[in-house]
Amino acid sequence: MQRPISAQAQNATRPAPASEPTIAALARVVPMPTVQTLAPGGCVFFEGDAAEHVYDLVEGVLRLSKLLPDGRRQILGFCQAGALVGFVPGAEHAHTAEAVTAVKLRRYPRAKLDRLIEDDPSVGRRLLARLAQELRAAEELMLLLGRKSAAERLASFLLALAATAGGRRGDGLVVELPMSRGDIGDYLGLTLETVSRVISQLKARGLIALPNPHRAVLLQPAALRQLAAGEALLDRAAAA
Amino acid sequence: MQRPISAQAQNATRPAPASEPTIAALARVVPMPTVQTLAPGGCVFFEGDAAEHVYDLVEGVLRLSKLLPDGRRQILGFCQAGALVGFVPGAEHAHTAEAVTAVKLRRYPRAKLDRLIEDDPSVGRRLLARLAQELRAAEELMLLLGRKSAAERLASFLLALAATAGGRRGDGLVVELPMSRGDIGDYLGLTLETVSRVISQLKARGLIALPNPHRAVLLQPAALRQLAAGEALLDRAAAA
DNA sequence: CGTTTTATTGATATTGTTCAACTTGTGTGG
DNA sequence: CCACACAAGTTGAACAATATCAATAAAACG
Repeated sequence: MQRPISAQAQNATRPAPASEPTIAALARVVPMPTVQTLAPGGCVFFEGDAAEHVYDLVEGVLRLSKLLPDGRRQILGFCQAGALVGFVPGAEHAHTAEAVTAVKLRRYPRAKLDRLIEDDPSVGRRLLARLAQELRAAEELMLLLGRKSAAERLASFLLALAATAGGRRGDGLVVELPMSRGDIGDYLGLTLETVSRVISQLKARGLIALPNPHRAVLLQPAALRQLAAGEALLDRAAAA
Repeated sequence: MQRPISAQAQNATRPAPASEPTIAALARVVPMPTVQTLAPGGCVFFEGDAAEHVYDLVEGVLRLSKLLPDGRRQILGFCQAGALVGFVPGAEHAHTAEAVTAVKLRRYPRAKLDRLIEDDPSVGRRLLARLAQELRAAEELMLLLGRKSAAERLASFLLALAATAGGRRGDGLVVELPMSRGDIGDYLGLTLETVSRVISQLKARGLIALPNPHRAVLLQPAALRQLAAGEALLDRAAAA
Protein backbone atom coordinates (compact mmCIF):
# COMPACT_ATOMS: atom_id res chain seq x y z
CA MET A 1 0.00 0.00 0.00
CA GLN A 2 2.98 2.24 -0.24
CA ARG A 3 2.12 3.61 -3.59
CA PRO A 4 -0.98 5.75 -3.60
CA ILE A 5 -2.85 3.73 -6.13
CA SER A 6 -2.62 0.00 -6.26
CA ALA A 7 -4.98 -1.80 -8.54
CA GLN A 8 -8.33 -2.33 -6.81
CA ALA A 9 -6.54 -2.77 -3.54
CA GLN A 10 -8.51 -4.06 -0.60
CA ASN A 11 -8.09 -1.47 2.08
CA ALA A 12 -9.14 -3.13 5.25
CA THR A 13 -6.96 -1.11 7.50
CA ARG A 14 -6.59 2.60 7.63
CA PRO A 15 -4.13 4.26 5.30
CA ALA A 16 -1.18 4.79 7.57
CA PRO A 17 1.40 5.07 4.79
CA ALA A 18 2.46 8.26 3.07
CA SER A 19 2.14 9.69 6.53
CA GLU A 20 5.59 10.89 7.30
CA PRO A 21 5.27 14.24 5.56
CA THR A 22 2.28 15.49 7.55
CA ILE A 23 3.61 14.31 10.84
CA ALA A 24 7.08 15.58 10.11
CA ALA A 25 5.62 19.04 9.64
CA LEU A 26 3.69 18.72 12.88
CA ALA A 27 6.78 17.57 14.69
CA ARG A 28 8.54 20.66 13.49
CA VAL A 29 5.83 22.85 14.96
CA VAL A 30 5.55 20.86 18.19
CA PRO A 31 9.10 19.66 18.81
CA MET A 32 8.35 17.73 21.99
CA PRO A 33 4.90 16.24 21.78
CA THR A 34 3.44 14.28 24.66
CA VAL A 35 4.23 10.63 24.22
CA GLN A 36 1.55 8.28 25.44
CA THR A 37 1.66 4.53 25.89
CA LEU A 38 -1.35 2.30 26.31
CA ALA A 39 -1.77 -1.32 27.26
CA PRO A 40 -4.01 -3.55 25.13
CA GLY A 41 -7.61 -2.50 25.64
CA GLY A 42 -6.63 1.01 26.66
CA CYS A 43 -8.60 3.87 25.24
CA VAL A 44 -7.20 6.86 23.35
CA PHE A 45 -10.51 8.68 23.12
CA PHE A 46 -14.21 7.91 23.15
CA GLU A 47 -16.88 8.73 20.68
CA GLY A 48 -18.36 12.00 21.89
CA ASP A 49 -15.19 13.20 23.65
CA ALA A 50 -13.98 16.69 22.89
CA ALA A 51 -11.55 16.44 20.00
CA GLU A 52 -8.70 18.44 21.48
CA HIS A 53 -5.78 16.43 20.19
CA VAL A 54 -4.66 14.47 17.21
CA TYR A 55 -2.46 11.41 17.59
CA ASP A 56 0.37 10.01 15.59
CA LEU A 57 0.50 6.26 16.02
CA VAL A 58 4.13 5.31 16.48
CA GLU A 59 3.84 1.68 17.43
CA GLY A 60 1.17 -0.97 17.84
CA VAL A 61 -2.34 -1.38 16.50
CA LEU A 62 -5.46 0.64 17.22
CA ARG A 63 -9.08 -0.06 16.48
CA LEU A 64 -11.62 2.64 15.67
CA SER A 65 -15.21 1.80 16.50
CA LYS A 66 -18.73 3.00 17.00
CA LEU A 67 -21.28 1.63 19.46
CA LEU A 68 -25.02 1.27 19.50
CA PRO A 69 -26.67 1.98 22.88
CA ASP A 70 -27.26 -1.72 23.49
CA GLY A 71 -23.60 -2.57 23.01
CA ARG A 72 -23.53 -3.70 19.41
CA ARG A 73 -20.26 -2.49 17.98
CA GLN A 74 -18.92 -1.74 14.52
CA ILE A 75 -15.19 -1.47 14.08
CA LEU A 76 -14.45 1.05 11.34
CA GLY A 77 -10.84 0.12 10.85
CA PHE A 78 -7.57 -0.93 12.37
CA CYS A 79 -4.65 1.51 12.39
CA GLN A 80 -0.96 0.77 12.22
CA ALA A 81 2.17 2.79 12.79
CA GLY A 82 2.12 6.00 10.81
CA ALA A 83 -1.61 6.58 11.08
CA LEU A 84 -2.90 9.98 12.08
CA VAL A 85 -5.80 9.44 14.45
CA GLY A 86 -8.42 11.77 15.86
CA PHE A 87 -8.43 14.38 13.15
CA VAL A 88 -12.08 15.35 12.81
CA PRO A 89 -13.64 18.58 11.64
CA GLY A 90 -16.14 18.92 14.46
CA ALA A 91 -15.66 19.49 18.14
CA GLU A 92 -16.33 15.87 19.07
CA HIS A 93 -14.84 12.56 18.10
CA ALA A 94 -17.19 10.54 15.93
CA HIS A 95 -15.73 7.22 17.02
CA THR A 96 -13.76 5.54 19.75
CA ALA A 97 -10.06 4.67 19.44
CA GLU A 98 -8.66 1.82 21.53
CA ALA A 99 -5.44 -0.11 21.71
CA VAL A 100 -5.50 -3.62 20.29
CA THR A 101 -1.87 -4.24 21.18
CA ALA A 102 0.44 -2.21 23.38
CA VAL A 103 0.58 1.15 21.69
CA LYS A 104 2.80 4.21 21.55
CA LEU A 105 1.34 7.53 20.43
CA ARG A 106 2.48 11.09 20.05
CA ARG A 107 -0.18 13.56 21.01
CA TYR A 108 -0.45 16.97 19.36
CA PRO A 109 -2.87 19.75 20.25
CA ARG A 110 -5.52 19.99 17.63
CA ALA A 111 -5.11 23.76 17.50
CA LYS A 112 -1.49 23.37 16.43
CA LEU A 113 -2.49 21.23 13.50
CA ASP A 114 -5.17 23.72 12.53
CA ARG A 115 -2.62 26.51 12.59
CA LEU A 116 -0.21 24.41 10.60
CA ILE A 117 -2.86 23.84 7.95
CA GLU A 118 -3.36 27.60 7.75
CA ASP A 119 0.34 28.33 7.49
CA ASP A 120 1.50 25.55 5.22
CA PRO A 121 -0.94 24.71 2.41
CA SER A 122 0.99 21.58 1.53
CA VAL A 123 -0.02 20.09 4.86
CA GLY A 124 -3.66 20.64 4.02
CA ARG A 125 -3.15 18.99 0.68
CA ARG A 126 -1.55 15.96 2.25
CA LEU A 127 -4.35 15.68 4.74
CA LEU A 128 -6.79 15.92 1.87
CA ALA A 129 -5.08 13.03 0.13
CA ARG A 130 -5.16 11.05 3.34
CA LEU A 131 -8.84 11.62 3.99
CA ALA A 132 -9.66 10.76 0.40
CA GLN A 133 -7.75 7.54 0.85
CA GLU A 134 -9.67 6.77 4.03
CA LEU A 135 -12.92 7.46 2.24
CA ARG A 136 -11.96 5.01 -0.45
CA ALA A 137 -11.23 2.38 2.16
CA ALA A 138 -14.55 3.15 3.81
CA GLU A 139 -16.36 2.60 0.53
CA GLU A 140 -14.67 -0.73 0.10
CA LEU A 141 -15.79 -1.72 3.59
CA MET A 142 -19.35 -0.63 2.87
CA LEU A 143 -19.41 -2.91 -0.15
CA LEU A 144 -18.13 -5.71 2.03
CA LEU A 145 -20.63 -5.10 4.83
CA GLY A 146 -23.59 -4.62 2.56
CA ARG A 147 -23.05 -7.27 -0.03
CA LYS A 148 -20.42 -9.91 0.69
CA SER A 149 -20.86 -13.35 2.22
CA ALA A 150 -19.03 -14.35 5.38
CA ALA A 151 -16.34 -16.24 3.47
CA GLU A 152 -15.89 -13.35 1.05
CA ARG A 153 -15.49 -10.99 3.98
CA LEU A 154 -12.82 -13.06 5.63
CA ALA A 155 -10.93 -13.48 2.36
CA SER A 156 -11.05 -9.72 1.77
CA PHE A 157 -9.87 -9.07 5.30
CA LEU A 158 -6.93 -11.43 5.13
CA LEU A 159 -5.81 -10.08 1.76
CA ALA A 160 -6.06 -6.51 2.94
CA LEU A 161 -3.94 -7.31 5.96
CA ALA A 162 -1.45 -9.05 3.72
CA ALA A 163 -1.29 -5.97 1.51
CA THR A 164 -0.58 -3.57 4.37
CA ALA A 165 1.39 -5.69 6.76
CA GLY A 166 2.01 -9.00 5.12
CA GLY A 167 5.36 -10.70 5.03
CA ARG A 168 6.35 -12.95 2.20
CA ARG A 169 7.52 -16.38 3.02
CA GLY A 170 8.51 -19.34 0.96
CA ASP A 171 5.12 -20.97 0.69
CA GLY A 172 2.74 -18.09 1.30
CA LEU A 173 1.99 -14.68 2.73
CA VAL A 174 2.23 -14.52 6.47
CA VAL A 175 -0.29 -12.28 8.19
CA GLU A 176 -0.38 -11.31 11.83
CA LEU A 177 -3.81 -11.11 13.46
CA PRO A 178 -3.23 -9.18 16.66
CA MET A 179 -6.94 -8.58 17.20
CA SER A 180 -9.38 -11.07 18.73
CA ARG A 181 -12.00 -13.03 16.80
CA GLY A 182 -14.57 -10.73 18.35
CA ASP A 183 -12.78 -7.70 16.94
CA ILE A 184 -12.63 -9.29 13.52
CA GLY A 185 -16.32 -10.05 13.74
CA ASP A 186 -17.17 -6.50 14.74
CA TYR A 187 -15.12 -5.25 11.83
CA LEU A 188 -16.68 -7.57 9.26
CA GLY A 189 -20.24 -7.40 10.55
CA LEU A 190 -20.22 -11.02 11.77
CA THR A 191 -20.26 -12.80 15.10
CA LEU A 192 -17.06 -14.17 16.54
CA GLU A 193 -18.39 -17.71 16.11
CA THR A 194 -18.93 -17.18 12.40
CA VAL A 195 -15.44 -15.74 12.08
CA SER A 196 -14.00 -18.79 13.76
CA ARG A 197 -16.03 -21.18 11.64
CA VAL A 198 -15.14 -19.50 8.35
CA ILE A 199 -11.47 -19.42 9.24
CA SER A 200 -11.70 -23.14 9.93
CA GLN A 201 -13.34 -23.70 6.55
CA LEU A 202 -10.68 -21.73 4.73
CA LYS A 203 -8.12 -23.83 6.50
CA ALA A 204 -9.95 -27.05 5.64
CA ARG A 205 -9.99 -26.02 1.97
CA GLY A 206 -6.27 -25.40 2.04
CA LEU A 207 -6.54 -21.71 1.25
CA ILE A 208 -4.82 -20.73 4.46
CA ALA A 209 -2.83 -22.27 7.28
CA LEU A 210 -3.10 -21.26 10.90
CA PRO A 211 0.13 -21.90 12.80
CA ASN A 212 -1.54 -20.28 15.80
CA PRO A 213 -4.74 -18.30 16.32
CA HIS A 214 -3.01 -14.97 15.76
CA ARG A 215 -1.08 -15.81 12.64
CA ALA A 216 -2.39 -16.89 9.25
CA VAL A 217 -0.50 -18.00 6.18
CA LEU A 218 -2.22 -17.33 2.87
CA LEU A 219 -1.41 -20.46 0.90
CA GLN A 220 -3.50 -19.70 -2.18
CA PRO A 221 -3.66 -15.93 -2.58
CA ALA A 222 -5.14 -16.20 -6.05
CA ALA A 223 -8.04 -18.31 -4.86
CA LEU A 224 -8.55 -15.99 -1.92
CA ARG A 225 -8.59 -13.05 -4.28
CA GLN A 226 -11.31 -14.64 -6.36
CA LEU A 227 -13.29 -15.39 -3.26
CA ALA A 228 -12.84 -11.84 -1.96
CA ALA A 229 -14.03 -10.40 -5.26
CA GLY A 230 -17.17 -12.51 -5.16
CA GLU A 231 -16.18 -14.85 -7.98
CA ALA A 232 -16.61 -17.87 -5.78
CA LEU A 233 -15.70 -20.56 -8.27
CA LEU A 234 -14.69 -22.92 -5.54
CA ASP A 235 -17.16 -21.98 -2.90
CA ARG A 236 -18.39 -25.51 -2.37
CA ALA A 237 -16.26 -27.48 -4.78
CA ALA A 238 -12.60 -28.17 -4.01
CA ALA A 239 -13.58 -29.41 -0.62
CA ALA A 240 -12.35 -32.84 -1.62
CA MET B 1 -18.14 -2.23 25.39
CA GLN B 2 -17.52 0.81 27.57
CA ARG B 3 -20.11 3.38 28.31
CA PRO B 4 -22.87 3.67 25.79
CA ILE B 5 -22.56 6.90 23.92
CA SER B 6 -25.85 8.41 23.00
CA ALA B 7 -26.96 8.68 19.44
CA GLN B 8 -25.82 11.42 17.15
CA ALA B 9 -27.03 12.68 13.84
CA GLN B 10 -27.92 10.11 11.25
CA ASN B 11 -26.22 11.10 8.03
CA ALA B 12 -27.62 8.83 5.41
CA THR B 13 -27.17 11.04 2.42
CA ARG B 14 -24.03 12.77 1.31
CA PRO B 15 -23.25 16.15 2.83
CA ALA B 16 -24.35 18.54 0.14
CA PRO B 17 -24.67 21.57 2.44
CA ALA B 18 -21.96 24.09 3.13
CA SER B 19 -21.13 23.59 -0.51
CA GLU B 20 -21.55 26.98 -2.05
CA PRO B 21 -18.12 28.32 -1.14
CA THR B 22 -16.05 25.70 -2.92
CA ILE B 23 -18.17 25.74 -6.02
CA ALA B 24 -18.34 29.49 -6.08
CA ALA B 25 -14.55 29.59 -6.18
CA LEU B 26 -14.51 27.04 -8.97
CA ALA B 27 -17.11 28.98 -10.91
CA ARG B 28 -14.86 31.99 -10.69
CA VAL B 29 -12.00 30.05 -12.22
CA VAL B 30 -14.14 28.36 -14.86
CA PRO B 31 -16.78 30.94 -15.69
CA MET B 32 -18.66 28.85 -18.24
CA PRO B 33 -18.55 25.21 -17.22
CA THR B 34 -20.13 22.54 -19.37
CA VAL B 35 -23.68 21.94 -18.24
CA GLN B 36 -24.85 18.37 -18.51
CA THR B 37 -28.33 16.95 -18.13
CA LEU B 38 -29.14 13.31 -17.62
CA ALA B 39 -32.37 11.35 -17.68
CA PRO B 40 -33.15 8.95 -14.82
CA GLY B 41 -30.76 6.03 -15.02
CA GLY B 42 -28.16 8.01 -16.93
CA CYS B 43 -24.56 7.61 -15.89
CA VAL B 44 -22.20 10.45 -14.96
CA PHE B 45 -19.14 8.22 -14.67
CA PHE B 46 -18.30 4.60 -13.99
CA GLU B 47 -16.09 3.04 -11.41
CA GLY B 48 -12.70 2.72 -13.09
CA ASP B 49 -13.20 5.62 -15.50
CA ALA B 50 -10.45 8.19 -15.72
CA ALA B 51 -11.27 10.92 -13.19
CA GLU B 52 -10.88 13.91 -15.48
CA HIS B 53 -13.70 16.05 -14.20
CA VAL B 54 -15.51 16.96 -11.06
CA TYR B 55 -19.21 17.70 -11.07
CA ASP B 56 -21.36 20.13 -9.22
CA LEU B 57 -24.86 18.74 -8.83
CA VAL B 58 -27.30 21.53 -9.59
CA GLU B 59 -30.58 19.68 -9.66
CA GLY B 60 -31.92 16.20 -9.09
CA VAL B 61 -30.64 13.18 -7.21
CA LEU B 62 -27.61 10.99 -7.89
CA ARG B 63 -26.62 7.63 -6.52
CA LEU B 64 -23.02 6.56 -5.97
CA SER B 65 -22.40 2.84 -6.09
CA LYS B 66 -19.89 0.03 -6.33
CA LEU B 67 -20.42 -3.30 -8.04
CA LEU B 68 -19.17 -6.81 -7.47
CA PRO B 69 -18.34 -8.77 -10.64
CA ASP B 70 -21.50 -10.85 -10.33
CA GLY B 71 -23.74 -7.80 -10.20
CA ARG B 72 -24.25 -7.35 -6.49
CA ARG B 73 -24.35 -3.63 -5.85
CA GLN B 74 -23.74 -1.39 -2.88
CA ILE B 75 -25.00 2.15 -3.04
CA LEU B 76 -22.67 4.37 -1.04
CA GLY B 77 -24.93 7.37 -0.88
CA PHE B 78 -27.45 9.57 -2.58
CA CYS B 79 -26.47 13.12 -3.54
CA GLN B 80 -28.65 16.17 -3.76
CA ALA B 81 -28.21 19.63 -5.19
CA GLY B 82 -25.02 21.24 -3.96
CA ALA B 83 -23.00 18.05 -3.83
CA LEU B 84 -19.54 17.95 -5.36
CA VAL B 85 -19.14 14.62 -7.13
CA GLY B 86 -16.18 12.86 -8.63
CA PHE B 87 -13.43 14.43 -6.60
CA VAL B 88 -10.98 11.60 -5.97
CA PRO B 89 -7.27 11.71 -5.34
CA GLY B 90 -6.33 8.98 -7.77
CA ALA B 91 -6.56 8.80 -11.52
CA GLU B 92 -9.66 6.62 -11.51
CA HIS B 93 -13.12 6.91 -10.06
CA ALA B 94 -13.64 4.52 -7.19
CA HIS B 95 -17.39 4.32 -7.70
CA THR B 96 -20.13 4.86 -10.26
CA ALA B 97 -22.41 7.90 -10.29
CA GLU B 98 -25.85 7.61 -11.88
CA ALA B 99 -28.96 9.74 -12.08
CA VAL B 100 -31.88 8.66 -9.92
CA THR B 101 -34.07 11.48 -11.16
CA ALA B 102 -33.53 13.85 -14.06
CA VAL B 103 -30.33 15.62 -13.20
CA LYS B 104 -28.46 18.81 -14.05
CA LEU B 105 -24.72 19.01 -13.47
CA ARG B 106 -21.93 21.45 -14.05
CA ARG B 107 -18.74 19.82 -15.15
CA TYR B 108 -15.31 21.23 -14.27
CA PRO B 109 -11.94 19.92 -15.41
CA ARG B 110 -10.23 18.19 -12.58
CA ALA B 111 -6.99 20.02 -13.35
CA LYS B 112 -8.68 23.36 -12.74
CA LEU B 113 -9.77 22.29 -9.30
CA ASP B 114 -6.28 21.04 -8.53
CA ARG B 115 -4.83 24.36 -9.57
CA LEU B 116 -7.43 26.20 -7.52
CA ILE B 117 -6.45 24.17 -4.47
CA GLU B 118 -2.84 25.18 -5.04
CA ASP B 119 -3.67 28.83 -5.49
CA ASP B 120 -6.31 29.33 -2.85
CA PRO B 121 -5.65 27.46 0.40
CA SER B 122 -9.14 28.20 1.67
CA VAL B 123 -10.55 25.99 -1.07
CA GLY B 124 -8.44 23.12 0.12
CA ARG B 125 -9.65 23.69 3.64
CA ARG B 126 -13.26 23.64 2.58
CA LEU B 127 -12.71 20.46 0.64
CA LEU B 128 -11.09 19.00 3.70
CA ALA B 129 -14.15 19.82 5.78
CA ARG B 130 -16.35 18.29 3.13
CA LEU B 131 -14.41 15.06 2.90
CA ALA B 132 -14.34 14.79 6.67
CA GLN B 133 -18.10 15.17 6.67
CA GLU B 134 -18.44 12.46 4.04
CA LEU B 135 -16.22 10.21 6.08
CA ARG B 136 -18.43 10.72 9.08
CA ALA B 137 -21.48 9.80 7.04
CA ALA B 138 -19.65 6.74 5.76
CA GLU B 139 -18.90 5.64 9.31
CA GLU B 140 -22.54 5.96 10.22
CA LEU B 141 -23.46 3.81 7.23
CA MET B 142 -20.88 1.21 8.20
CA LEU B 143 -22.48 0.93 11.62
CA LEU B 144 -25.83 0.53 9.95
CA LEU B 145 -24.64 -2.08 7.47
CA GLY B 146 -22.65 -4.06 9.97
CA ARG B 147 -24.88 -4.03 12.98
CA LYS B 148 -28.44 -2.83 12.50
CA SER B 149 -31.57 -4.90 11.85
CA ALA B 150 -33.69 -4.33 8.76
CA ALA B 151 -36.24 -2.21 10.64
CA GLU B 152 -33.49 -0.17 12.26
CA ARG B 153 -31.95 0.44 8.85
CA LEU B 154 -35.17 1.69 7.35
CA ALA B 155 -35.87 3.93 10.31
CA SER B 156 -32.37 5.39 10.07
CA PHE B 157 -32.78 5.94 6.37
CA LEU B 158 -36.11 7.71 6.63
CA LEU B 159 -34.88 9.97 9.42
CA ALA B 160 -31.74 10.85 7.53
CA LEU B 161 -33.78 11.78 4.50
CA ALA B 162 -36.05 13.84 6.68
CA ALA B 163 -33.04 15.64 8.11
CA THR B 164 -31.59 16.62 4.75
CA ALA B 165 -34.64 17.03 2.60
CA GLY B 166 -37.64 16.65 4.82
CA GLY B 167 -40.57 19.02 4.80
CA ARG B 168 -42.59 19.65 7.90
CA ARG B 169 -46.29 19.20 7.69
CA GLY B 170 -49.06 19.41 10.20
CA ASP B 171 -49.08 15.81 11.30
CA GLY B 172 -45.60 14.63 10.43
CA LEU B 173 -42.42 14.97 8.42
CA VAL B 174 -42.92 14.42 4.72
CA VAL B 175 -40.10 12.65 2.94
CA GLU B 176 -39.72 12.15 -0.79
CA LEU B 177 -38.33 8.79 -1.92
CA PRO B 178 -37.30 9.36 -5.52
CA MET B 179 -35.29 6.14 -5.64
CA SER B 180 -36.71 2.66 -6.23
CA ARG B 181 -37.10 -0.03 -3.56
CA GLY B 182 -34.19 -1.77 -5.18
CA ASP B 183 -32.01 1.30 -4.74
CA ILE B 184 -33.01 1.58 -1.12
CA GLY B 185 -32.17 -2.08 -0.64
CA ASP B 186 -28.78 -1.70 -2.28
CA TYR B 187 -28.09 1.26 -0.03
CA LEU B 188 -29.16 -0.46 3.18
CA GLY B 189 -27.69 -3.88 2.41
CA LEU B 190 -31.11 -5.52 2.02
CA THR B 191 -33.19 -6.95 -0.81
CA LEU B 192 -35.97 -4.94 -2.35
CA GLU B 193 -38.50 -7.39 -0.95
CA THR B 194 -37.27 -6.86 2.58
CA VAL B 195 -37.41 -3.10 2.09
CA SER B 196 -40.99 -3.37 0.94
CA ARG B 197 -41.96 -5.64 3.81
CA VAL B 198 -40.37 -3.47 6.47
CA ILE B 199 -41.98 -0.35 5.08
CA SER B 200 -45.30 -2.13 5.28
CA GLN B 201 -44.63 -3.08 8.89
CA LEU B 202 -43.71 0.48 9.83
CA LYS B 203 -46.94 1.57 8.23
CA ALA B 204 -48.91 -1.12 10.03
CA ARG B 205 -47.44 0.05 13.33
CA GLY B 206 -48.48 3.59 12.62
CA LEU B 207 -44.94 4.95 12.58
CA ILE B 208 -45.24 6.16 9.03
CA ALA B 209 -47.87 6.74 6.37
CA LEU B 210 -47.37 6.11 2.69
CA PRO B 211 -49.58 8.34 0.55
CA ASN B 212 -47.87 6.79 -2.45
CA PRO B 213 -44.83 4.57 -2.96
CA HIS B 214 -42.47 7.52 -3.40
CA ARG B 215 -43.56 9.61 -0.47
CA ALA B 216 -43.51 8.76 3.22
CA VAL B 217 -44.85 10.70 6.16
CA LEU B 218 -43.06 10.15 9.44
CA LEU B 219 -45.92 10.10 11.91
CA GLN B 220 -43.92 9.21 15.02
CA PRO B 221 -40.41 10.59 14.59
CA ALA B 222 -39.53 9.93 18.21
CA ALA B 223 -40.38 6.26 17.94
CA LEU B 224 -38.51 6.04 14.67
CA ARG B 225 -35.51 7.67 16.30
CA GLN B 226 -35.49 5.07 19.05
CA LEU B 227 -35.80 2.33 16.51
CA ALA B 228 -32.98 3.79 14.39
CA ALA B 229 -30.71 4.01 17.43
CA GLY B 230 -31.32 0.37 18.25
CA GLU B 231 -33.42 0.97 21.34
CA ALA B 232 -36.24 -1.07 19.97
CA LEU B 233 -38.67 -0.72 22.83
CA LEU B 234 -41.59 -1.33 20.56
CA ASP B 235 -40.08 -3.78 18.19
CA ARG B 236 -42.84 -6.30 18.65
CA ALA B 237 -45.10 -4.61 21.14
CA ALA B 238 -47.29 -1.68 20.14
CA ALA B 239 -48.62 -3.71 17.28
CA ALA B 240 -52.03 -3.64 18.91
C1' DC C 1 0.45 -25.60 37.07
C1' DG C 2 -4.01 -23.96 37.91
C1' DT C 3 -6.95 -20.23 36.49
C1' DT C 4 -8.99 -17.31 33.24
C1' DT C 5 -9.66 -15.84 28.83
C1' DT C 6 -10.09 -16.83 24.04
C1' DA C 7 -11.11 -19.88 20.36
C1' DT C 8 -13.45 -23.78 18.36
C1' DT C 9 -17.29 -26.69 17.50
C1' DG C 10 -22.16 -28.30 17.80
C1' DA C 11 -27.32 -27.84 17.91
C1' DT C 12 -30.97 -24.88 17.25
C1' DA C 13 -33.32 -20.52 16.23
C1' DT C 14 -33.92 -16.36 13.62
C1' DT C 15 -33.54 -13.13 10.18
C1' DG C 16 -33.53 -12.05 5.82
C1' DT C 17 -33.24 -14.11 1.06
C1' DT C 18 -35.08 -16.40 -2.82
C1' DC C 19 -38.52 -17.75 -5.86
C1' DA C 20 -43.00 -16.90 -7.28
C1' DA C 21 -47.58 -14.97 -7.62
C1' DC C 22 -50.21 -11.14 -7.65
C1' DT C 23 -51.35 -6.03 -7.39
C1' DT C 24 -50.77 -1.46 -8.33
C1' DG C 25 -49.18 2.21 -10.85
C1' DT C 26 -47.75 4.26 -15.36
C1' DG C 27 -47.45 5.20 -19.97
C1' DT C 28 -48.94 4.46 -24.78
C1' DG C 29 -51.70 3.88 -28.55
C1' DG C 30 -56.15 2.77 -30.20
C1' DC D 1 -60.77 8.25 -22.51
C1' DC D 2 -60.18 3.66 -22.09
C1' DA D 3 -57.61 -0.70 -22.87
C1' DC D 4 -53.60 -2.76 -22.81
C1' DA D 5 -48.78 -3.64 -21.70
C1' DC D 6 -44.94 -3.07 -18.87
C1' DA D 7 -42.56 -1.73 -14.90
C1' DA D 8 -42.54 -1.27 -9.98
C1' DG D 9 -44.23 -2.63 -5.70
C1' DT D 10 -46.33 -5.87 -2.50
C1' DT D 11 -47.15 -10.23 -0.37
C1' DG D 12 -46.56 -15.31 0.50
C1' DA D 13 -44.02 -19.75 1.28
C1' DA D 14 -39.88 -22.24 1.40
C1' DC D 15 -35.11 -21.94 2.06
C1' DA D 16 -30.38 -20.55 3.37
C1' DA D 17 -27.11 -18.04 5.82
C1' DT D 18 -25.76 -16.50 9.90
C1' DA D 19 -26.91 -15.66 14.84
C1' DT D 20 -27.63 -17.53 19.32
C1' DC D 21 -27.07 -20.63 23.00
C1' DA D 22 -24.20 -24.06 24.95
C1' DA D 23 -20.35 -27.09 25.60
C1' DT D 24 -15.45 -28.14 24.93
C1' DA D 25 -10.79 -27.25 23.86
C1' DA D 26 -6.88 -24.58 23.55
C1' DA D 27 -4.05 -20.48 24.70
C1' DA D 28 -2.46 -17.01 27.66
C1' DC D 29 -1.22 -15.54 32.11
C1' DG D 30 0.06 -15.16 36.73
